[in-house]
Amino acid sequence: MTNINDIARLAGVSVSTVSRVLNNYKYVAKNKRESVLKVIEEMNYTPNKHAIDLIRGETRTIGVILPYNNNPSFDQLLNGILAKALENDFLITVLPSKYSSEKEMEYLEKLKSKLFDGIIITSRANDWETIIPYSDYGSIVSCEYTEHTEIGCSYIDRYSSFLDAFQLLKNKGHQAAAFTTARLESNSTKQMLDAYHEIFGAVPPGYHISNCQCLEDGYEAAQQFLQLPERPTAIYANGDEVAGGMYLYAKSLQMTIPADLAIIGQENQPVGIGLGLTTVDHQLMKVGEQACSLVIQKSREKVKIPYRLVERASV
Amino acid sequence: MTNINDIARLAGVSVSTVSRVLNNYKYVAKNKRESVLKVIEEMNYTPNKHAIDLIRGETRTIGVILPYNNNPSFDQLLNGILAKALENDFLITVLPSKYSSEKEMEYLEKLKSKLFDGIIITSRANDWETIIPYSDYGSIVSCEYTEHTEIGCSYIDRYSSFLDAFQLLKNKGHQAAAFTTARLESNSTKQMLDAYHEIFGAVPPGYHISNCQCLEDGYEAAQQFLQLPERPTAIYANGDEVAGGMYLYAKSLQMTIPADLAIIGQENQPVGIGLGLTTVDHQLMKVGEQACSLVIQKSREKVKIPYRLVERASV
DNA sequence: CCTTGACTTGAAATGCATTTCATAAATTAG
DNA sequence: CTAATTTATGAAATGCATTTCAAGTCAAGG
Repeated sequence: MTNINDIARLAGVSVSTVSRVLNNYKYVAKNKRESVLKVIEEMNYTPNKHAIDLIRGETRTIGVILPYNNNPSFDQLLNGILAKALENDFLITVLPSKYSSEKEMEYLEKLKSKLFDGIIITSRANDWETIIPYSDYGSIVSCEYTEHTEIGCSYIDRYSSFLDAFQLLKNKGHQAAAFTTARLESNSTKQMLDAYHEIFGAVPPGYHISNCQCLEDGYEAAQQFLQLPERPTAIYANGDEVAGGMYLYAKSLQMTIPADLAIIGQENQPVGIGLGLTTVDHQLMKVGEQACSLVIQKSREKVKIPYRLVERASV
Repeated sequence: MTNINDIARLAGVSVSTVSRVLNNYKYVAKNKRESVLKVIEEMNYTPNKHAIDLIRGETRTIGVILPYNNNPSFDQLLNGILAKALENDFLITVLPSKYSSEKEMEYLEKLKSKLFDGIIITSRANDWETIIPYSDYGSIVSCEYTEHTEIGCSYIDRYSSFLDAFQLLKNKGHQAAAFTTARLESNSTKQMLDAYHEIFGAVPPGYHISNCQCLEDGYEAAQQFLQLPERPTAIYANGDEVAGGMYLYAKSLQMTIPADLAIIGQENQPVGIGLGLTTVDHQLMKVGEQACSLVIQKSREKVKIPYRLVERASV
C-alpha cells in the first residue's frame, strides 16, 4: 500500500507538504500542489483513516445502542439520528444490545477505546452509576430523562403524555381502560402505571398486558381483554402496530370502533394512519435528531421533545 | 491519556510484555502478568482502537449502504446483517445513500481508507464498473445478482418469484393483474415487468403504479386501480404494507377479499400476517445474514436465497 | 555434560498522517 | 531602504499498539 511517504518521495516534497495539500491548506506553492495531486492521482492514493483518527483523536462516528432494531419505535429514533448524522457528516454505528448489560458495557468500552466520539443510549440495561464514568471518554446522550448532569438527554415527558391520553378516554366517558406495555421493568411502563393511577385509580385485574411489540401481540392482547368478565370499553396500546392488531380483532368480532371499543395507539405509525387510529405521537424521529445533535455538540443539555395527541376516529 | 508505554514503565516491563498480556499470549511470567494487569486496572487503561486497527489493518466493521432506512424491506435486510454481525463480533455502520451516487462513492472511498473491512450494497446508484475497482480494498457484497466475479452476491431470484405469483393469480382465473413497484428504474421493477409479460402479456393501461412504499401509497394506488374502466380483479403489491393499504381501501368499499379482489403482497410483514394476506416472502432477513457472512468470509460467492410463496386468504 | 525444546523478555521496526517548530524567501508597509 | 508580514517548506515529534527478531534462562532427554 502506498502511503504519504511514498507520495512525498515521488512528488519530491516533504510529507508535511503532502499533508498540507491533502488538507487544503493555503501556503503551498501552486506547482508543488499540482505535482502532489498528480502523484496522488497516479498512485491512486487515499489516506489511511486510522492514522488520521489516531492522531486527531476524533472519529466523527457515533455509536447508537439500541436493544432491538426490528422495532418500529427504535427504528424511528434511529431514523432521526441517521438524518441528523448525515446532515453533519457523521457516521452511525448500530450497537444492538438486546438489553444485555455485558453487551452494553462492551460498547461503552469501545467509546473508551476511542472508536466513537459519543454514544446515544436509546434504552439501557445498566444503572446510570455504571454508565456515567464512561462520559469521561466521549459524550453520552440518553433518550430517557435522567438528572445526572454528566448525561445529555433528548427525552419525552411520557408521564404527561399518558395522562393526556387517559384523560381523553375519561372525558369520553370511560371509567377505566385496558392497556399494553413493552418491557415490564421499563421506565416507560412505570410512568404508564403512575399515570393510570392518577386518572383511573387501581388497575382492574387483567387490564394490563406487557411484552407487546407487534401487530400479532396486539391481536392476542385484544382477544384476552375482550374475554374478561369486566370487558374494557377502551384500550391504550403501546404502539400503533399493537393497536392495529387490536383493531383487527375487534373488527373480526363485528365490533364498531369507537362505539363498542375505543382504541388509542402510540407513535403515529403507518398502520395507525391507515386505520385512522387516534394516537399519541411521541415524535421519536425528533427525539433521535435532537439526541444526535447533542452528541455532535458535546452538549449535556436536557431537551424535552413535545408530544402530540393526534385525534382520529378510534376514540 | 495513559498509553501502553506508561503501563510498561509503571509495571517495570517492556511494551512487548504489556501487549502480550493484553492479547492473552501464553509465555508471560505469572508475576509479570499480574503486575501488568494491576497497573492497567489502577490506571484505568484501555488500548486505543485506532492504533490497533492501524497496525492490524483490520477493523471488524462492515459498512452497509442502504438508500432508505425507514423502509421495511431494507429494515429486514439490515436486521439480518446485524444479527449475523453480532454473532461474529463485527460492527455495522449504516451508510444512508438516498440513491445519491456521490454519497455512494464517498462511502466506497471510506472502504479504501480502511475504515471498513467490507461493504454491503443493498441497492446501488452507480454502475458496477464504477464500484468494482473498490473491491481491491475490501470485500464488496451485493444484495442483487451481478455476474461480475469481483462482487459477492446474496440475492433473490425475483423474476422467478414474480412468475410464481402471477402464475398463482392466473391459476385462480385472473386474466391480468394490476401491480405496484418502488423505483421505476430499479432492477426489481424490470424483472417484474418481464415476468408480467411472460404470464399476462402486455400491461393494460393504468395497471402499473410505481413509487409505492407504504400503507398510504397502497391505499391510494388501490383507489386509482379501482377507478379504472377495466377494473382489475387482482393486484400484486410490492410489500405487505402497500398491500395492507389496498386491503383497507377495498374493505372500505365493502368489497370481499378475495372474491371481489385478490391481493398478493410481499415480504411477509406484520401487517400482512395480521390481515391474512397471501405474500411472496423473499426472506430478506436471510439475504442480509448471508450477505454479512460473505463479507466476513471475504467470499465472492453468488448465493441465491430461496423465496417462499405464503398462501393465506387474500388470493 | 551436552543438546534440544519450552519458556521469557526487550529492543526496534512497523503501520501512517498531522502538527509544531524552525527557517528562509518574498512582499509589503513605513 | 529597513522592519514587519506573508508565503513556503521540511525536519522531527506525536499519537499508540503489534510484531518480529534476537537472545537469554531453565529443565528435560540422551
